Amino acid sequence: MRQKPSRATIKEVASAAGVSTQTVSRVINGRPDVSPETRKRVQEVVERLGYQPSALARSLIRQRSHTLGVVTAGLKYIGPSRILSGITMAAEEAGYALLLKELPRFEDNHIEPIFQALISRHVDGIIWAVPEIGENRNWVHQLPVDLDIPIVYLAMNPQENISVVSIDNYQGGRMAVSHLLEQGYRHIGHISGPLDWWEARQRIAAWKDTLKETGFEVEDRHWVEGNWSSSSGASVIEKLLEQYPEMDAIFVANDQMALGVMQVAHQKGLRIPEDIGIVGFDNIVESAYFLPSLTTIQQDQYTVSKVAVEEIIKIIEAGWAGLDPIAPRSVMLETTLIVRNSSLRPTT
Amino acid sequence: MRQKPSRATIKEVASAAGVSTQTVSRVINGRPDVSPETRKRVQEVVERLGYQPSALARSLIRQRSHTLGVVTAGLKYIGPSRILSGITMAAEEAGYALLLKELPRFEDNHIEPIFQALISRHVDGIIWAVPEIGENRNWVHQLPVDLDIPIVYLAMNPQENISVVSIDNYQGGRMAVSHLLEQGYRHIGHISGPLDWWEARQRIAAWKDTLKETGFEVEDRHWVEGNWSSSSGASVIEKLLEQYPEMDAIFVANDQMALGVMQVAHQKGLRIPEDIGIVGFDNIVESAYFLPSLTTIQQDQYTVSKVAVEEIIKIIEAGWAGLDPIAPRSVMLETTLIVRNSSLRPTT
DNA sequence: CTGAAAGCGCTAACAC
DNA sequence: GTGTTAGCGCTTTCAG
Repeated sequence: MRQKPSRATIKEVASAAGVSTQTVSRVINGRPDVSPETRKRVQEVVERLGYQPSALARSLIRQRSHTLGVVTAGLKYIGPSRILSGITMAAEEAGYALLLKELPRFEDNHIEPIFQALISRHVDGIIWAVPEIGENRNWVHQLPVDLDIPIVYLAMNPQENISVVSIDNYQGGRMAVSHLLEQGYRHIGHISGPLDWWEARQRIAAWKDTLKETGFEVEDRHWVEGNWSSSSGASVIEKLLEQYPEMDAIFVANDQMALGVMQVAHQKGLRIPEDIGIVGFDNIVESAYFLPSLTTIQQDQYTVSKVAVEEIIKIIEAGWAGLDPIAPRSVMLETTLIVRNSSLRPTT
Repeated sequence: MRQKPSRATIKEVASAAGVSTQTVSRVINGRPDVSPETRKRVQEVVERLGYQPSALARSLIRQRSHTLGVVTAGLKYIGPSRILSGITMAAEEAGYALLLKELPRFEDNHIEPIFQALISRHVDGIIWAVPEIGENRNWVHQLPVDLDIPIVYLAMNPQENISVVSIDNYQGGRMAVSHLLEQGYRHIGHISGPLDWWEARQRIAAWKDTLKETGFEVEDRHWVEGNWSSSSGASVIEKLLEQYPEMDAIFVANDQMALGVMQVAHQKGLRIPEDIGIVGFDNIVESAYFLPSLTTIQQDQYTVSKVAVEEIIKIIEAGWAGLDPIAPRSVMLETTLIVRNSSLRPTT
């Protein structure tokens, strides 16, 4: 027992208005070649019946769905969800719908079913918003060549022949360390994110390079690896303080770990920024309310998302218009230094 | 110049296998009435061509898309994105795709285009995951009756004839206040969320009721209204301390405001939990690393999402199977008290 | 067991 | 200007 169809069809509108479906089609698509009276009559029927054309049927015939596939992971973390939010806003504005897939784990490499699900629903393009971790990009150049649907990748190392949009983590890291140096700190340690993350590797590289270029030695005992969480920050800082006792400042690879660090510092009676300066990364909302407020590197995820959506739509619509295909390119976006109290070394 | 179709069609598979499209259809749908040899031959061709049936075409003919519409708002905040994450996991498990819409603002009442977009794409059901705020639910009972597509609402006040899944904020609030009372605090203030939020009203009602039932007076000067942010917590606590000087504990309506409160308390030299006990709400990840760690009420957004997805699928599939329609019902989920240091009053 | 015909809701191409 | 025919990719009758 199937319930009655929820929506009016073009056929019903046509017969109610006493015209052919073709004419209805012309009216709802705003084509010029309909007489004003007919148009009016049809529009009234459309209104009265609450007729809504089926995007599905249109997608089938036009071979174009006006839908983007978005693949994400770790939505329960603030970074990925901010990115996603930026994507929804930009897609809405561009008139595209979004089909969402979330990988169960960041490092998930079981991507075929994801692509299949997206492709079987005829998405016009895919935004791969999963950060590059470990081997989770190995497949990028092994995608079937006949998969001629554009993909834009977020948060990964730029590569030939693919489209990438990323925050410039290296530039951000350099800013963080330079700022600490300018404040007069001379023994700057680092707490990195998990080093299988590309972003974490960029940040630690920036720390190393900046120190070396300024003439400082960088030893292995000067840094430790965390896992992005506050708790890891709290536990690894203990080790770092022990193995690098002369340390007077730390560049911490994200704000959450910095929070853990600050907790331990308080417990140990270390004053921030007097005894130890701290700079984080991300500029999460709470960081302005840490004790003391945290100096950090702001990455603007909204811009990343906006650029990614605009990029993929440009590629899609160029293909559709039969223009020359847009060449894949990488876009790196700059970060901003937000100076707060945790790094303002009192001038002695 | 249209590029060649990216995917093989059933027709191509059929002619390559030397059978009718019908037979291919039977094979890919696992129907029994195909001879083993034919089946094998078809499967090989399917494999070789990488054939993937079009979910779009299927949706059209079956009048069933296996797609859920999800409407959310404020994805950049942690609550909504955790909810969404739970929905993606549950939907994936159930074999449903997700079409995502994010309202630009929580209080957005411009919902027609949202429904139109989802309906035109033939979603089988809608999960309305926007919290109830101000007038943003006025339309619930005015939806066109012929919109016979199931909707499950999250985070709203239970109402007749609609399906709702919510955390029991009232029960959570009662637990928070009872805990403070048990700890021996006797002058318990409250910092509420914005009172146009249903969830905030539930929490403040729980605070009032619990105190009154225990025989305490509740005066207007005993509470102030925040806006969920750490900064608002920091600013309203000043006012509250002034107008309620004998206050020895606070139930703060979320963890982020509690963070702001703690910052100010430190500055004023108030010891937590000795001079003032604090209980938050939400159990955000960071709250375990506040100084001191924050006692709070945990709401399990994953369960909410899971229940909501299961509920809507039950409704959808009952309708599809021609069973009696499932009656709309409300589900309220209990919270858990997480005791940490901010509320552990030293026994004198 | 298999195929032919019809059609889901819509639009492109052509007639009139 | 408007209607007719055909068909997007698939599945559901119904013959055989």
